[in-house]
Amino acid sequence: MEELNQLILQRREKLLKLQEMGINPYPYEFSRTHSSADILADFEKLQEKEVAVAGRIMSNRLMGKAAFFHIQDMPGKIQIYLKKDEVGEKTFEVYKLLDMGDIVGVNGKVFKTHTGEITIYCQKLELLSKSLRPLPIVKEKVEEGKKIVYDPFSDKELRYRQRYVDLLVNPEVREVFIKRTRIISAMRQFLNQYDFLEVQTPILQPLYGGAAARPFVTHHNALDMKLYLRIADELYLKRLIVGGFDGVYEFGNDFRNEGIDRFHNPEFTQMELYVAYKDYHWMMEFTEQLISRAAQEVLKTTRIKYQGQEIDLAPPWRRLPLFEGIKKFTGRDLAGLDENKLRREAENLGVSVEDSWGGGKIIDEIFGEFVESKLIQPTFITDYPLEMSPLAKKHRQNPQLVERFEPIIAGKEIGNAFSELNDPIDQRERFEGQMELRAKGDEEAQVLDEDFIRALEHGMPPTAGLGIGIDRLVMLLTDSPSIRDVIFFPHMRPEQSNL
RNA sequence: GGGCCAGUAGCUCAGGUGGUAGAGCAGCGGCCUUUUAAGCCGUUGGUCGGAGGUUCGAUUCCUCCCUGGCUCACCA
Repeated sequence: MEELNQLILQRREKLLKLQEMGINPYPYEFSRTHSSADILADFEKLQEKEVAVAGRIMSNRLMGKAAFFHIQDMPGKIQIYLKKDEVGEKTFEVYKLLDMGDIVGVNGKVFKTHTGEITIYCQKLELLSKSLRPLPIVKEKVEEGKKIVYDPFSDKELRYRQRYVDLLVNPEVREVFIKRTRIISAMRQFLNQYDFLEVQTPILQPLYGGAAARPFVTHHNALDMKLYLRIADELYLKRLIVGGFDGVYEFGNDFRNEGIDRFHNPEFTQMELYVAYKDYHWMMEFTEQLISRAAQEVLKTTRIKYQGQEIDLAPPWRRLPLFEGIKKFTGRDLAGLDENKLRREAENLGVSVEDSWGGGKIIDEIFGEFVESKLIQPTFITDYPLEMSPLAKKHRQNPQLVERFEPIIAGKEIGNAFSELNDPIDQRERFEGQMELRAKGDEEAQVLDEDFIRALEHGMPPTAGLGIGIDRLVMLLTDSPSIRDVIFFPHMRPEQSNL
Protein backbone atom coordinates (compact mmCIF):
# COMPACT_ATOMS: atom_id res chain seq x y z
CA MET A 1 0.00 0.00 0.00
CA GLU A 2 1.12 3.45 -0.87
CA GLU A 3 1.35 5.98 1.90
CA LEU A 4 -1.83 7.97 1.90
CA ASN A 5 -1.29 11.60 1.23
CA GLN A 6 -2.46 14.34 3.47
CA LEU A 7 -5.64 15.12 1.59
CA ILE A 8 -6.79 11.54 1.67
CA LEU A 9 -5.92 11.20 5.33
CA GLN A 10 -7.94 14.30 6.17
CA ARG A 11 -10.92 12.86 4.38
CA ARG A 12 -10.59 9.56 6.20
CA GLU A 13 -10.51 11.43 9.50
CA LYS A 14 -13.69 13.25 8.57
CA LEU A 15 -15.22 9.92 7.66
CA LEU A 16 -14.41 8.60 11.13
CA LYS A 17 -15.81 11.70 12.80
CA LEU A 18 -19.03 11.35 10.86
CA GLN A 19 -19.31 7.73 11.88
CA GLU A 20 -18.72 8.71 15.50
CA MET A 21 -21.64 11.12 15.14
CA GLY A 22 -23.80 8.18 14.14
CA ILE A 23 -23.85 9.02 10.44
CA ASN A 24 -23.67 6.19 7.92
CA PRO A 25 -21.47 7.66 5.22
CA TYR A 26 -22.70 5.09 2.71
CA PRO A 27 -26.48 4.74 3.13
CA TYR A 28 -28.70 2.73 0.79
CA GLU A 29 -31.01 5.04 -1.09
CA PHE A 30 -32.44 8.48 -1.47
CA SER A 31 -35.76 9.51 -2.95
CA ARG A 32 -35.42 12.33 -5.44
CA THR A 33 -38.31 14.37 -6.69
CA HIS A 34 -36.49 16.45 -9.28
CA SER A 35 -33.26 16.82 -11.15
CA SER A 36 -31.30 20.05 -11.25
CA ALA A 37 -32.52 20.66 -14.77
CA ASP A 38 -36.18 20.12 -13.79
CA ILE A 39 -35.90 22.81 -11.17
CA LEU A 40 -34.12 25.30 -13.36
CA ALA A 41 -36.62 24.73 -16.16
CA ASP A 42 -39.70 24.80 -13.97
CA PHE A 43 -38.81 27.50 -11.49
CA GLU A 44 -42.07 29.41 -11.85
CA LYS A 45 -44.08 26.37 -10.86
CA LEU A 46 -41.69 25.11 -8.23
CA GLN A 47 -40.97 28.34 -6.43
CA GLU A 48 -41.47 27.87 -2.67
CA LYS A 49 -42.28 24.18 -3.27
CA GLU A 50 -40.41 21.41 -1.55
CA VAL A 51 -38.08 19.33 -3.63
CA ALA A 52 -35.55 16.57 -3.05
CA VAL A 53 -32.41 16.49 -5.15
CA ALA A 54 -29.17 14.54 -4.98
CA GLY A 55 -25.77 15.05 -6.44
CA ARG A 56 -22.10 15.64 -5.94
CA ILE A 57 -20.78 18.73 -4.18
CA MET A 58 -18.86 20.70 -6.80
CA SER A 59 -18.38 24.04 -5.14
CA ASN A 60 -18.47 25.21 -1.57
CA ARG A 61 -18.68 28.61 0.04
CA LEU A 62 -18.95 28.63 3.82
CA MET A 63 -19.72 31.92 5.48
CA GLY A 64 -19.67 31.42 9.19
CA LYS A 65 -23.15 30.20 9.98
CA ALA A 66 -24.45 29.81 6.47
CA ALA A 67 -23.14 28.31 3.28
CA PHE A 68 -23.71 28.04 -0.42
CA PHE A 69 -22.67 25.08 -2.48
CA HIS A 70 -23.50 23.54 -5.83
CA ILE A 71 -24.40 19.94 -6.36
CA GLN A 72 -24.04 18.29 -9.72
CA ASP A 73 -26.37 15.60 -10.97
CA MET A 74 -26.62 14.09 -14.43
CA PRO A 75 -28.13 17.03 -16.29
CA GLY A 76 -26.27 19.81 -14.49
CA LYS A 77 -25.77 21.78 -11.33
CA ILE A 78 -27.94 23.55 -8.83
CA GLN A 79 -27.06 25.76 -5.90
CA ILE A 80 -27.98 24.89 -2.33
CA TYR A 81 -28.28 27.41 0.47
CA LEU A 82 -27.70 26.09 3.95
CA LYS A 83 -28.37 28.10 7.09
CA LYS A 84 -27.49 26.93 10.58
CA ASP A 85 -30.71 28.29 12.07
CA GLU A 86 -32.73 26.32 9.55
CA VAL A 87 -31.03 22.91 9.62
CA GLY A 88 -29.87 22.90 13.22
CA GLU A 89 -26.56 22.45 14.97
CA LYS A 90 -25.96 18.82 14.17
CA THR A 91 -26.64 19.01 10.43
CA PHE A 92 -24.43 22.06 10.25
CA GLU A 93 -21.64 20.12 11.95
CA VAL A 94 -22.14 17.32 9.47
CA TYR A 95 -22.00 19.81 6.65
CA LYS A 96 -18.66 21.12 7.87
CA LEU A 97 -17.25 17.61 7.62
CA LEU A 98 -18.24 17.33 3.96
CA ASP A 99 -15.87 17.85 1.07
CA MET A 100 -16.00 18.65 -2.59
CA GLY A 101 -16.90 15.45 -4.35
CA ASP A 102 -19.13 14.10 -1.62
CA ILE A 103 -22.55 12.97 -2.76
CA VAL A 104 -25.46 14.37 -0.80
CA GLY A 105 -29.22 14.43 -0.81
CA VAL A 106 -31.00 17.71 -0.12
CA ASN A 107 -34.59 18.42 0.81
CA GLY A 108 -35.65 22.02 0.66
CA LYS A 109 -37.64 24.80 -0.92
CA VAL A 110 -36.92 26.38 -4.24
CA PHE A 111 -36.17 30.10 -4.22
CA LYS A 112 -34.10 32.72 -5.95
CA THR A 113 -31.22 34.51 -4.27
CA HIS A 114 -30.64 38.24 -4.27
CA THR A 115 -28.34 37.83 -7.20
CA GLY A 116 -30.98 35.89 -9.08
CA GLU A 117 -29.71 32.35 -8.96
CA ILE A 118 -32.28 29.60 -8.57
CA THR A 119 -31.36 27.86 -5.35
CA ILE A 120 -32.67 25.29 -2.90
CA TYR A 121 -33.14 26.48 0.65
CA CYS A 122 -31.94 23.42 2.47
CA GLN A 123 -34.08 21.95 5.21
CA LYS A 124 -32.54 18.52 5.34
CA LEU A 125 -29.09 17.46 4.28
CA GLU A 126 -28.03 13.85 4.04
CA LEU A 127 -24.66 12.40 3.20
CA LEU A 128 -25.09 9.73 0.52
CA SER A 129 -21.50 8.88 -0.19
CA LYS A 130 -18.26 10.15 1.25
CA SER A 131 -15.54 10.82 -1.29
CA LEU A 132 -12.04 9.98 -0.11
CA ARG A 133 -10.06 11.49 -2.94
CA PRO A 134 -9.72 15.13 -3.93
CA LEU A 135 -11.32 16.05 -7.23
CA PRO A 136 -9.59 18.55 -9.49
CA ILE A 137 -11.17 21.88 -8.70
CA VAL A 138 -12.41 23.62 -11.80
CA LYS A 139 -13.84 27.05 -11.30
CA GLU A 140 -15.81 29.01 -13.78
CA LYS A 141 -17.21 32.46 -14.19
CA VAL A 142 -19.77 33.75 -16.63
CA GLU A 143 -18.82 37.10 -18.09
CA GLU A 144 -20.86 38.73 -20.83
CA GLY A 145 -22.56 35.44 -21.53
CA LYS A 146 -19.27 33.67 -22.00
CA LYS A 147 -18.13 30.95 -19.69
CA ILE A 148 -14.57 31.36 -18.51
CA VAL A 149 -13.06 28.23 -17.02
CA TYR A 150 -10.19 28.45 -14.60
CA ASP A 151 -7.70 25.64 -14.22
CA PRO A 152 -9.53 23.13 -16.39
CA PHE A 153 -8.62 19.51 -15.78
CA SER A 154 -6.70 19.21 -18.99
CA ASP A 155 -3.94 16.61 -18.70
CA LYS A 156 -4.94 14.22 -21.47
CA GLU A 157 -3.27 11.23 -19.94
CA LEU A 158 -5.08 11.69 -16.65
CA ARG A 159 -8.35 12.40 -18.43
CA TYR A 160 -8.19 9.20 -20.47
CA ARG A 161 -6.99 7.04 -17.62
CA GLN A 162 -9.46 8.43 -15.12
CA ARG A 163 -12.41 9.08 -17.36
CA TYR A 164 -14.71 9.08 -14.34
CA VAL A 165 -12.97 12.25 -13.17
CA ASP A 166 -12.95 13.73 -16.66
CA LEU A 167 -16.69 13.17 -16.94
CA LEU A 168 -17.33 14.83 -13.60
CA VAL A 169 -15.38 18.00 -14.14
CA ASN A 170 -15.58 18.49 -17.90
CA PRO A 171 -19.25 18.67 -18.84
CA GLU A 172 -18.53 18.84 -22.56
CA VAL A 173 -17.07 15.34 -22.35
CA ARG A 174 -20.34 14.03 -21.06
CA GLU A 175 -22.09 15.78 -23.96
CA VAL A 176 -19.91 14.00 -26.49
CA PHE A 177 -20.77 10.61 -25.07
CA ILE A 178 -24.46 11.39 -24.82
CA LYS A 179 -24.34 12.34 -28.49
CA ARG A 180 -22.56 9.13 -29.25
CA THR A 181 -25.40 7.14 -27.76
CA ARG A 182 -27.99 9.26 -29.53
CA ILE A 183 -26.28 8.81 -32.87
CA ILE A 184 -26.37 5.06 -32.44
CA SER A 185 -30.01 5.18 -31.36
CA ALA A 186 -30.93 7.28 -34.35
CA MET A 187 -29.23 4.85 -36.69
CA ARG A 188 -30.91 1.93 -35.05
CA GLN A 189 -34.28 3.59 -35.35
CA PHE A 190 -33.71 4.25 -39.03
CA LEU A 191 -32.60 0.67 -39.64
CA ASN A 192 -35.56 -0.73 -37.78
CA GLN A 193 -37.95 1.29 -39.95
CA TYR A 194 -36.80 -0.90 -42.80
CA ASP A 195 -37.52 -4.00 -40.75
CA PHE A 196 -33.89 -4.96 -40.70
CA LEU A 197 -33.15 -7.36 -37.90
CA GLU A 198 -30.57 -6.47 -35.29
CA VAL A 199 -28.49 -9.54 -34.48
CA GLN A 200 -25.43 -10.69 -32.57
CA THR A 201 -22.74 -12.85 -34.10
CA PRO A 202 -19.64 -14.40 -32.52
CA ILE A 203 -16.84 -12.24 -31.23
CA LEU A 204 -14.67 -15.28 -30.54
CA GLN A 205 -14.08 -16.94 -33.86
CA PRO A 206 -12.12 -20.03 -34.91
CA LEU A 207 -11.28 -18.24 -38.17
CA TYR A 208 -11.25 -14.51 -38.65
CA GLY A 209 -12.24 -12.73 -41.81
CA GLY A 210 -14.15 -9.92 -43.45
CA ALA A 211 -11.33 -7.41 -43.45
CA ALA A 212 -7.63 -7.07 -44.06
CA ALA A 213 -6.11 -6.90 -40.62
CA ARG A 214 -4.10 -8.82 -38.10
CA PRO A 215 -6.18 -10.36 -35.31
CA PHE A 216 -5.83 -10.78 -31.58
CA VAL A 217 -5.39 -14.43 -30.71
CA THR A 218 -6.67 -16.13 -27.60
CA HIS A 219 -7.07 -19.64 -26.34
CA HIS A 220 -10.04 -21.70 -25.25
CA ASN A 221 -8.97 -23.94 -22.38
CA ALA A 222 -11.69 -26.58 -22.38
CA LEU A 223 -11.51 -27.10 -26.12
CA ASP A 224 -7.77 -26.49 -26.15
CA MET A 225 -8.03 -24.45 -29.29
CA LYS A 226 -6.94 -21.16 -30.72
CA LEU A 227 -9.62 -18.51 -31.06
CA TYR A 228 -9.48 -15.10 -32.69
CA LEU A 229 -11.24 -11.93 -31.68
CA ARG A 230 -13.21 -10.84 -34.70
CA ILE A 231 -11.82 -8.23 -37.04
CA ALA A 232 -15.22 -7.85 -38.76
CA ASP A 233 -18.75 -9.24 -38.58
CA GLU A 234 -19.10 -9.69 -42.30
CA LEU A 235 -18.86 -13.43 -42.90
CA TYR A 236 -21.31 -14.34 -40.17
CA LEU A 237 -23.85 -11.73 -41.19
CA LYS A 238 -23.77 -12.97 -44.78
CA ARG A 239 -24.41 -16.48 -43.50
CA LEU A 240 -27.58 -15.04 -42.00
CA ILE A 241 -28.58 -13.65 -45.40
CA VAL A 242 -28.09 -17.16 -46.75
CA GLY A 243 -30.28 -18.30 -43.88
CA GLY A 244 -33.19 -16.31 -45.20
CA PHE A 245 -33.09 -12.99 -43.38
CA ASP A 246 -33.54 -10.18 -45.88
CA GLY A 247 -31.84 -7.54 -43.83
CA VAL A 248 -29.57 -7.89 -40.82
CA TYR A 249 -27.40 -5.48 -38.95
CA GLU A 250 -25.12 -5.53 -35.96
CA PHE A 251 -23.48 -2.88 -33.85
CA GLY A 252 -20.43 -4.46 -32.38
CA ASN A 253 -16.83 -4.16 -31.46
CA ASP A 254 -14.09 -5.39 -33.73
CA PHE A 255 -10.52 -5.95 -32.67
CA ARG A 256 -7.50 -5.30 -34.83
CA ASN A 257 -3.98 -5.92 -33.70
CA GLU A 258 -2.42 -2.75 -35.03
CA GLY A 259 -0.91 0.52 -34.03
CA ILE A 260 -2.77 3.14 -32.06
CA ASP A 261 -3.18 6.72 -33.18
CA ARG A 262 -5.68 9.51 -33.52
CA PHE A 263 -7.87 7.40 -35.80
CA HIS A 264 -7.23 3.90 -34.51
CA ASN A 265 -8.06 2.12 -31.30
CA PRO A 266 -7.42 -1.64 -31.17
CA GLU A 267 -11.02 -2.15 -30.13
CA PHE A 268 -13.53 -0.10 -32.06
CA THR A 269 -17.21 -0.08 -32.93
CA GLN A 270 -18.68 -0.91 -36.30
CA MET A 271 -22.16 -1.13 -37.64
CA GLU A 272 -22.49 -3.66 -40.40
CA LEU A 273 -25.61 -4.02 -42.50
CA TYR A 274 -26.53 -6.55 -45.19
CA VAL A 275 -29.60 -6.24 -47.38
CA ALA A 276 -30.82 -8.91 -49.79
CA TYR A 277 -31.75 -8.09 -53.41
CA LYS A 278 -29.93 -4.76 -53.35
CA ASP A 279 -26.69 -3.56 -54.89
CA TYR A 280 -24.14 -0.92 -54.02
CA HIS A 281 -26.02 1.83 -55.85
CA TRP A 282 -28.94 1.30 -53.56
CA MET A 283 -26.57 1.17 -50.62
CA MET A 284 -25.05 4.54 -51.50
CA GLU A 285 -28.45 6.17 -51.34
CA PHE A 286 -29.21 4.34 -48.13
CA THR A 287 -25.91 5.40 -46.57
CA GLU A 288 -26.37 9.09 -47.28
CA GLN A 289 -29.84 8.87 -45.80
CA LEU A 290 -28.66 6.98 -42.74
CA ILE A 291 -25.87 9.39 -41.91
CA SER A 292 -27.63 12.63 -42.76
CA ARG A 293 -30.70 11.62 -40.79
CA ALA A 294 -28.65 10.66 -37.77
CA ALA A 295 -27.04 14.09 -37.93
CA GLN A 296 -30.40 15.79 -38.35
CA GLU A 297 -31.84 13.83 -35.45
CA VAL A 298 -29.01 14.46 -33.03
CA LEU A 299 -27.62 17.82 -34.13
CA LYS A 300 -30.79 19.19 -35.71
CA THR A 301 -28.84 20.02 -38.83
CA THR A 302 -26.89 18.37 -41.61
CA ARG A 303 -24.45 21.25 -41.81
CA ILE A 304 -21.63 20.48 -39.46
CA LYS A 305 -18.24 21.89 -38.64
CA TYR A 306 -15.35 19.53 -38.23
CA GLN A 307 -12.07 21.00 -37.02
CA GLY A 308 -12.90 24.27 -38.68
CA GLN A 309 -14.18 22.78 -41.94
CA GLU A 310 -17.78 23.36 -43.00
CA ILE A 311 -19.37 20.13 -44.16
CA ASP A 312 -22.85 19.50 -45.45
CA LEU A 313 -24.11 15.96 -45.00
CA ALA A 314 -27.34 16.50 -46.91
CA PRO A 315 -27.81 14.03 -49.79
CA PRO A 316 -26.92 13.51 -52.50
CA TRP A 317 -23.22 12.97 -51.93
CA ARG A 318 -20.71 13.13 -54.73
CA ARG A 319 -19.93 9.84 -56.49
CA LEU A 320 -16.37 9.60 -57.70
CA PRO A 321 -14.89 6.45 -59.21
CA LEU A 322 -11.49 5.73 -57.71
CA PHE A 323 -9.52 6.11 -60.93
CA GLU A 324 -11.28 9.34 -61.80
CA GLY A 325 -10.42 10.65 -58.36
CA ILE A 326 -6.77 9.82 -58.88
CA LYS A 327 -6.84 11.40 -62.32
CA LYS A 328 -8.45 14.51 -60.95
CA PHE A 329 -5.85 15.06 -58.25
CA THR A 330 -2.69 13.73 -59.91
CA GLY A 331 -3.43 14.14 -63.58
CA ARG A 332 -2.52 10.47 -64.15
CA ASP A 333 -4.85 7.89 -65.56
CA LEU A 334 -4.02 4.61 -63.86
CA ALA A 335 -6.97 2.66 -65.23
CA GLY A 336 -5.95 -0.60 -66.86
CA LEU A 337 -2.24 -0.28 -66.03
CA ASP A 338 -0.38 -3.43 -65.07
CA GLU A 339 1.63 -3.76 -61.92
CA ASN A 340 4.93 -2.67 -63.42
CA LYS A 341 3.43 0.43 -64.96
CA LEU A 342 1.71 1.25 -61.70
CA ARG A 343 4.99 0.92 -59.92
CA ARG A 344 6.54 3.38 -62.33
CA GLU A 345 3.66 5.83 -61.89
CA ALA A 346 4.04 5.63 -58.15
CA GLU A 347 7.72 6.41 -58.47
CA ASN A 348 6.97 9.38 -60.72
CA LEU A 349 4.53 10.66 -58.15
CA GLY A 350 7.05 10.22 -55.38
CA VAL A 351 5.11 7.52 -53.60
CA SER A 352 7.32 4.86 -52.08
CA VAL A 353 6.07 1.34 -52.66
CA GLU A 354 7.28 -1.98 -51.36
CA ASP A 355 8.26 -4.86 -53.61
CA SER A 356 5.73 -7.21 -52.06
CA TRP A 357 2.80 -4.96 -52.94
CA GLY A 358 0.40 -5.86 -55.72
CA GLY A 359 -1.22 -3.40 -58.10
CA GLY A 360 -4.23 -2.83 -55.89
CA LYS A 361 -2.13 -1.88 -52.94
CA ILE A 362 -0.11 0.56 -55.03
CA ILE A 363 -3.29 2.21 -56.27
CA ASP A 364 -4.58 2.44 -52.74
CA GLU A 365 -1.36 4.08 -51.65
CA ILE A 366 -1.52 6.68 -54.41
CA PHE A 367 -5.15 7.33 -53.55
CA GLY A 368 -4.32 7.73 -49.90
CA GLU A 369 -1.49 10.10 -50.63
CA PHE A 370 -3.13 12.41 -53.15
CA VAL A 371 -6.88 12.09 -52.97
CA GLU A 372 -8.33 11.01 -49.67
CA SER A 373 -7.34 13.96 -47.54
CA LYS A 374 -8.70 16.38 -50.16
CA LEU A 375 -12.21 15.01 -49.98
CA ILE A 376 -13.77 17.20 -47.35
CA GLN A 377 -17.40 17.14 -48.47
CA PRO A 378 -19.05 13.70 -48.34
CA THR A 379 -17.93 11.64 -51.29
CA PHE A 380 -18.47 8.06 -52.32
CA ILE A 381 -15.30 6.71 -53.86
CA THR A 382 -16.45 3.83 -56.05
CA ASP A 383 -15.18 0.92 -58.11
CA TYR A 384 -12.02 -0.41 -56.53
CA PRO A 385 -9.51 -2.78 -58.10
CA LEU A 386 -10.48 -6.42 -57.86
CA GLU A 387 -7.46 -7.60 -55.90
CA MET A 388 -8.11 -5.21 -53.03
CA SER A 389 -11.57 -6.56 -52.38
CA PRO A 390 -11.85 -10.35 -52.14
CA LEU A 391 -15.42 -10.27 -50.80
CA ALA A 392 -16.91 -7.84 -53.31
CA LYS A 393 -18.69 -8.63 -56.53
CA LYS A 394 -17.04 -7.91 -59.87
CA HIS A 395 -18.11 -4.70 -61.50
CA ARG A 396 -20.84 -5.39 -64.04
CA GLN A 397 -19.02 -3.37 -66.72
CA ASN A 398 -15.40 -4.00 -65.87
CA PRO A 399 -14.21 -7.32 -64.46
CA GLN A 400 -10.95 -5.71 -63.27
CA LEU A 401 -12.98 -3.73 -60.75
CA VAL A 402 -15.43 -4.52 -58.03
CA GLU A 403 -18.67 -2.79 -57.07
CA ARG A 404 -17.43 -1.20 -53.92
CA PHE A 405 -17.58 2.22 -52.35
CA GLU A 406 -16.18 4.03 -49.38
CA PRO A 407 -17.85 7.10 -47.97
CA ILE A 408 -15.20 9.73 -47.30
CA ILE A 409 -15.88 12.79 -45.18
CA ALA A 410 -13.40 15.36 -43.90
CA GLY A 411 -10.63 13.44 -45.61
CA LYS A 412 -11.30 10.21 -43.78
CA GLU A 413 -13.12 7.08 -44.75
CA ILE A 414 -15.94 6.36 -42.41
CA GLY A 415 -17.12 3.13 -43.97
CA ASN A 416 -16.91 0.52 -46.64
CA ALA A 417 -19.54 -1.19 -48.75
CA PHE A 418 -20.06 -3.44 -51.72
CA SER A 419 -22.33 -5.46 -53.85
CA GLU A 420 -21.51 -8.68 -52.06
CA LEU A 421 -19.84 -11.49 -53.90
CA ASN A 422 -22.30 -14.39 -53.89
CA ASP A 423 -20.76 -16.64 -56.54
CA PRO A 424 -19.20 -19.45 -54.46
CA ILE A 425 -16.78 -20.48 -57.18
CA ASP A 426 -15.51 -16.94 -57.67
CA GLN A 427 -15.34 -16.57 -53.91
CA ARG A 428 -13.16 -19.63 -53.59
CA GLU A 429 -10.80 -18.29 -56.25
CA ARG A 430 -10.57 -14.97 -54.46
CA PHE A 431 -9.77 -16.67 -51.18
CA GLU A 432 -7.11 -18.68 -52.95
CA GLY A 433 -5.64 -15.46 -54.28
CA GLN A 434 -5.53 -14.18 -50.71
CA MET A 435 -3.83 -17.35 -49.57
CA GLU A 436 -1.14 -16.76 -52.17
CA LEU A 437 -0.60 -13.24 -50.86
CA ARG A 438 -0.42 -14.69 -47.40
CA ALA A 439 2.18 -17.20 -48.54
CA LYS A 440 4.19 -14.26 -49.87
CA GLY A 441 4.17 -12.75 -46.41
CA ASP A 442 1.13 -10.47 -46.41
CA GLU A 443 -0.05 -10.99 -42.85
CA GLU A 444 -3.27 -9.17 -43.51
CA ALA A 445 -4.41 -11.29 -46.40
CA GLN A 446 -7.63 -13.09 -45.67
CA VAL A 447 -7.97 -16.68 -44.63
CA LEU A 448 -9.96 -19.26 -46.57
CA ASP A 449 -13.21 -19.99 -44.77
CA GLU A 450 -14.61 -23.30 -46.03
CA ASP A 451 -17.81 -23.07 -44.08
CA PHE A 452 -18.50 -19.63 -45.50
CA ILE A 453 -18.09 -21.01 -49.01
CA ARG A 454 -20.36 -23.90 -48.14
CA ALA A 455 -22.94 -21.33 -47.07
CA LEU A 456 -22.59 -19.48 -50.38
CA GLU A 457 -22.94 -22.77 -52.23
CA HIS A 458 -26.42 -23.04 -50.77
CA GLY A 459 -27.14 -19.77 -52.51
CA MET A 460 -27.05 -16.20 -51.23
CA PRO A 461 -29.36 -13.70 -52.90
CA PRO A 462 -27.83 -10.63 -54.52
CA THR A 463 -26.89 -8.58 -51.48
CA ALA A 464 -25.54 -5.17 -50.62
CA GLY A 465 -23.38 -4.78 -47.54
CA LEU A 466 -22.20 -1.78 -45.57
CA GLY A 467 -19.88 -1.17 -42.66
CA ILE A 468 -19.76 2.16 -40.84
CA GLY A 469 -17.00 3.05 -38.41
CA ILE A 470 -19.06 4.37 -35.55
CA ASP A 471 -16.18 5.96 -33.68
CA ARG A 472 -15.12 7.96 -36.71
CA LEU A 473 -18.68 8.99 -37.42
CA VAL A 474 -19.05 10.17 -33.84
CA MET A 475 -15.76 12.06 -34.09
CA LEU A 476 -17.14 13.83 -37.12
CA LEU A 477 -20.49 14.67 -35.57
CA THR A 478 -19.00 15.85 -32.28
CA ASP A 479 -16.06 17.72 -33.79
CA SER A 480 -13.63 15.52 -31.86
CA PRO A 481 -10.04 15.49 -33.11
CA SER A 482 -9.13 12.09 -31.70
CA ILE A 483 -10.83 8.71 -31.52
CA ARG A 484 -9.88 8.71 -27.84
CA ASP A 485 -12.33 11.53 -27.32
CA VAL A 486 -15.26 9.35 -28.36
CA ILE A 487 -14.29 6.10 -26.62
CA PHE A 488 -14.87 6.12 -22.87
CA PHE A 489 -11.81 4.08 -22.03
CA PRO A 490 -9.33 4.23 -24.91
CA HIS A 491 -6.53 1.74 -24.84
CA MET A 492 -3.48 2.94 -22.91
CA ARG A 493 -0.27 1.38 -21.77
CA PRO A 494 -0.54 0.24 -18.17
CA GLU A 495 0.34 2.96 -15.73
CA GLN A 496 3.43 2.40 -13.65
CA SER A 497 2.84 4.51 -10.63
CA ASN A 498 0.92 3.34 -7.61
CA LEU A 499 -2.69 4.27 -7.50
C1' G B 1 9.48 2.20 -35.06
C1' G B 2 11.55 7.67 -36.43
C1' G B 3 11.18 13.04 -35.28
C1' C B 4 9.51 17.06 -32.12
C1' C B 5 7.40 18.44 -27.36
C1' A B 6 5.97 17.50 -22.35
C1' G B 7 6.15 15.13 -17.24
C1' U B 8 7.67 20.17 -10.75
C1' A B 9 2.07 19.99 -4.57
C1' G B 10 -4.62 16.94 -5.27
C1' C B 11 -5.51 20.37 -10.02
C1' U B 12 -3.47 24.40 -13.32
C1' C B 13 1.30 26.24 -13.90
C1' A B 14 6.06 29.39 -12.76
C1' G B 15 11.28 28.63 -11.80
C1' G B 16 16.33 27.35 -11.99
C1' U B 17 23.67 29.19 -16.98
C1' G B 18 24.34 23.29 -10.35
C1' G B 19 23.83 25.00 -3.64
C1' U B 20 17.63 19.87 -2.66
C1' A B 21 11.74 24.80 -5.01
C1' G B 22 7.37 28.79 -5.75
C1' A B 23 2.21 30.86 -7.15
C1' G B 24 -3.14 30.38 -7.76
C1' C B 25 -6.96 27.10 -6.65
C1' A B 26 -8.03 22.95 -3.31
C1' G B 27 -6.80 21.44 1.90
C1' C B 28 -6.12 22.78 7.26
C1' G B 29 -6.97 26.78 11.44
C1' G B 30 -9.52 31.55 12.38
C1' C B 31 -13.42 35.67 11.06
C1' C B 32 -17.88 36.01 8.25
C1' U B 33 -26.14 33.98 8.28
C1' U B 34 -28.02 35.63 0.31
C1' U B 35 -22.50 33.99 -1.72
C1' U B 36 -21.00 32.73 -6.59
C1' A B 37 -13.63 32.29 -9.69
C1' A B 38 -17.06 34.82 -2.32
C1' G B 39 -13.69 37.71 0.76
C1' C B 40 -9.91 38.65 4.72
C1' C B 41 -5.83 36.64 8.15
C1' G B 42 -2.70 32.51 9.11
C1' U B 43 -0.84 27.71 7.53
C1' U B 44 0.33 22.28 6.00
C1' G B 45 1.71 19.86 1.78
C1' G B 46 6.76 17.96 -3.04
C1' U B 47 11.86 11.17 -3.68
C1' C B 48 10.92 18.38 -9.34
C1' G B 49 8.46 10.88 -14.07
C1' G B 50 12.40 6.66 -12.99
C1' A B 51 17.48 4.65 -12.91
C1' G B 52 22.50 5.53 -13.57
C1' G B 53 26.67 9.00 -14.46
C1' U B 54 29.61 13.71 -13.77
C1' U B 55 30.25 16.72 -9.27
C1' C B 56 32.02 18.49 -2.71
C1' G B 57 26.81 18.92 -4.08
C1' A B 58 21.88 17.32 -9.26
C1' U B 59 15.38 19.14 -9.53
C1' U B 60 18.93 21.87 -12.97
C1' C B 61 24.28 19.02 -16.87
C1' C B 62 24.98 13.92 -19.48
C1' U B 63 23.15 8.82 -20.70
C1' C B 64 19.46 5.28 -20.68
C1' C B 65 14.47 4.12 -19.55
C1' C B 66 9.02 4.96 -18.53
C1' U B 67 4.40 7.58 -19.67
C1' G B 68 1.70 10.91 -22.67
C1' G B 69 0.74 14.46 -26.83
C1' C B 70 1.57 15.88 -31.89
C1' U B 71 3.64 14.08 -36.35
C1' C B 72 5.78 10.69 -40.07
C1' A B 73 5.87 5.58 -41.03
C1' C B 74 2.84 1.29 -40.46
C1' C B 75 -2.18 0.50 -40.54
C1' A B 76 -8.48 1.03 -42.77
